[in-house]
Amino acid sequence: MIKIYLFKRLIKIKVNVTTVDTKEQILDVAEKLFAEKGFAGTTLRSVIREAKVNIAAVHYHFGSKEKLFSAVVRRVAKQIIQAQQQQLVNYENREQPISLENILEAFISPPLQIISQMGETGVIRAQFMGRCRTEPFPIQQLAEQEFNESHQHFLDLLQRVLPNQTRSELQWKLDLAVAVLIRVLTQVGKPNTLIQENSSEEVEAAIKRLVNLVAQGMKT
Amino acid sequence: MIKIYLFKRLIKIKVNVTTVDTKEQILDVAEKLFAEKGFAGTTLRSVIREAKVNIAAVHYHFGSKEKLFSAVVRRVAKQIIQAQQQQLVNYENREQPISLENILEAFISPPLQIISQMGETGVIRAQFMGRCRTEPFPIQQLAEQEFNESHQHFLDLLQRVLPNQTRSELQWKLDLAVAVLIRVLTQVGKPNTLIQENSSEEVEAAIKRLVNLVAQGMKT
DNA sequence: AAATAATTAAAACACTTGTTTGAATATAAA
DNA sequence: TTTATATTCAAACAAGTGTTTTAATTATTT
Repeated sequence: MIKIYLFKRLIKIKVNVTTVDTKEQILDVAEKLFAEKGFAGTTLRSVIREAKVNIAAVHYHFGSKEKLFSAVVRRVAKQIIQAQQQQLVNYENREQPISLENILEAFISPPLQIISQMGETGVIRAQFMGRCRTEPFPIQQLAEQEFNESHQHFLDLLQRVLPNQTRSELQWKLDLAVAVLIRVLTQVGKPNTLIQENSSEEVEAAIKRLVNLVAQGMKT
Repeated sequence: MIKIYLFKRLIKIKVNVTTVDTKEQILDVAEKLFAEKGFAGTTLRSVIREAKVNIAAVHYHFGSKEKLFSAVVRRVAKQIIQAQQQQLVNYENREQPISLENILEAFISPPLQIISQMGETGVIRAQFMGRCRTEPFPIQQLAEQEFNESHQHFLDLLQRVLPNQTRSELQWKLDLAVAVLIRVLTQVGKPNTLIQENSSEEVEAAIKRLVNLVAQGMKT
């Protein structure tokens, strides 16, 4: 909030809503630090130091450290799931029926595309998603339930194109696919990994490879 | 240490060497808690409480929390790598040349077999290995370097049977294979996963499936 | 049996943790 | 402008952190 006073508080110009700024600032820094250090390894004081807000702001806006984590997860999940559903809609609006590869691409490409679209923030987001999956109980659960509904939807679609496989079989196969996806995400930018530089070409190539790789594994 | 005194300390019978017991006790409990809660989420006081030893014993025997973690990693790595090398030797002592599937089985089966061989301890060990891979820096590094030599050895072997692929390509493929393996390990016993009950039949079946799955991915 | 070394124990150290409080300040509504 | 609400702030709270110290105990060697 920036204010300009003329002749003793005559004019007030609201440039930014302070509240939203504080909340978003906390969310941004929390996402980065949770991604880097994990939930237990991140201290609220390191968050507020980097976000340049008061320590009480965290509890005022979110309630607790755990609820702050949940809030970060929700923001990330919303973005990913929305993009995944959009892709599915695109496929369903065509003539030909949706294929296994189509489903997997709708599942895999959004989190990967975020990386090239959001730049450095995207890499952080990718790492945060990886962390979510490997956090000890009960933190991991907070993340899982946020993705669960969309997850079940994808399982339903897979079931339709692979009717000979049991639900349980599809479940652990999708779970392993996620493990691969997450690993790719968390390794972005490191040497000798699938995505070594953050360019859209390399991301698109990686999507193609991953979709084919996972599709092959799913069929077997 | 149990002692029996007759006529005022005439006889002393040493039943167990206390030192080794304390050290192993700490290592066992530490492995379990690190596996469950991660490095940052595990407190030394929770370790010594469950191990029923004094807090100073940790620093006396290991030096620090980080060195305790390293000691656990070393114990696990030693067991896994030794079993992997043994399998490789078995294959190399035959007439026919070693195949891609042979290499992958030597790599994949030891950590999985530990589960059915060691029972509940094996499951803990599997989860600990999973944790190692996902720990934030610099903890993850402690684990990585312990497996690095063996890892490079396997890469050399893979290079020989897949000469058309670059080292970098093989590297990220093996890395993704490890991601899958680790996921299977950490999910052991949970519903709708590859290994739902801790039996040798199911483990052997899982090894076959995983070897084929990974081999397919490697060739592509 | 005495002397030396290894191990265990209780207590304290200095510091960090998430969370709460109550007053001060800023914003919005009347 | 006054009143009511929302937000920020500094300070404190109680509990927990890894680590160190020093003394007591136990084991080994001479």
